[in-house]
Amino acid sequence: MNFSLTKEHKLLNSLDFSQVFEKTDFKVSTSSSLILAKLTTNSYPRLGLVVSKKNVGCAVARNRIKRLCRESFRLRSALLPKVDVVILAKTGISRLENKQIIDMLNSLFDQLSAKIEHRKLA
RNA sequence: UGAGUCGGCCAGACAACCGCUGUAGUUCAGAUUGAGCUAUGGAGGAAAGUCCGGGCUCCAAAGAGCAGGGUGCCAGGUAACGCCUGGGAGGCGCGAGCCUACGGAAAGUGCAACAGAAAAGAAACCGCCUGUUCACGCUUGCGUGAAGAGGUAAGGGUGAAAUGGUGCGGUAAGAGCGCACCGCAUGGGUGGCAACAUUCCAUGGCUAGGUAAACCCCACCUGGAGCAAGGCCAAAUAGGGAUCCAUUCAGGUGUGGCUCGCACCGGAUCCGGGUAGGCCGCUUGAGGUAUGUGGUGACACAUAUCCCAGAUGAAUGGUUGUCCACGACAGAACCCGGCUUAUCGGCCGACUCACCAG
RNA sequence: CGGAGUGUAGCUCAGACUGGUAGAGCACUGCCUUCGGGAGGCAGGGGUCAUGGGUUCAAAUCCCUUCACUCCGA
Repeated sequence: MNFSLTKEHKLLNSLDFSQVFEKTDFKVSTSSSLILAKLTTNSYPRLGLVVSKKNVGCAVARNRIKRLCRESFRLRSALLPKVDVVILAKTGISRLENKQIIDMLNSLFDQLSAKIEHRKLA
């Protein structure tokens, strides 16, 4: 199994991001984060992060959240369907511990996979 | 031992597994490059605030003047500074030490609410004192009261601030009016590169109150923007761009607020121009470490040695285990030198005070 | 990352350059007016002038520090 995460697996320019924002196929969220997803024709899923200075003021916390999101995505990317994913951080996320954030992201990815499976069956 | 002052250093450690990124080597594909393997590097003392200074880039060369801005005891250090070091003055502390925008108010202008008589080349409100006039009392030349004239800054009261202090003399009452001591100012001498000091000498009787983080004066410094600077390759789209030659006036355009100055406008030759995107700028530097020399010190010089982040939707992480002092503030974005602010604790050195013992 | 600017009553803003009283409109409270409400009139309450220092006799205002917020520049 391949756990690597290179530039191919990231959204690299504003065109990629705006496509996900304008043509969102699926949405899952909690009180401290929101995940948008769009089906693609690539053979692998791709990740984009939006962690603004307004929602997370401290730069150390902002880096921590992005690292945790990338790590969680890296460990699950083989299990995910072929989608472009954008994770948006909300205000309360900087108060959570690392373990809580990882648990939250895992459950969100599970919900997303379940929704996509349900859509395919229907 | 306790309390304290100053300076310096560290910023959890180790291991396993899974990842990210730069460089070098190598293999395979490929010929713009991509993938794998190996080796090796990968956030800070403040990376922060952006408060100063410089490098670098563009504005023709960064030139002149004005305006504007900054600094402000003296000397030195430095690429430079509003920083640092040493010294002076003033203030705080028993002390080690610490703090200070610390030039000029006898160049000029302005300001000082309220209160107070008066707020700046002084002033008479109460008070004190001396004459004059009037009234009253009588002890018949004195007392009291009123009016008006003059002297007086000792006392009261106001205020943040009221024009040397204490004592003696002096006077109608007073006053640097005079004297002694203290303070102050000016000139000279002496010490010091200087700021400044002065138990030295002379002079002045005190004139010159506060505010310059009010305008201002003096001395020194200062062109403007900023790596999203700027340069190169180049889809889309749109009509000019580069080089060479010539050059008078006016006008216009081109950068900072203005003026001067400077460049361009004409002709000839040649073709690409430049938004998305990519590349360069991008890390070898006023560099680090060690030793020696000079200097009180900041620092400088010499020799040896080392290469120590360079991302770009943006890397330096996650999980588990062990140990301890149980981990604060916090994340590079062109690069340096400072300042300021945030901060868990720990270690080392020098010194001061108090107590005890010797 | 770089560059500008703003914090004053519950809200929107004056006052700051040139230092001495903190003001205006809307909102709020009470009274008058009306059968009652609205409108109108009269009176009143409400301010760490974002924070901490400094200059000054005296600071919203002058100077420095810190903290928020807003707007520009691929």
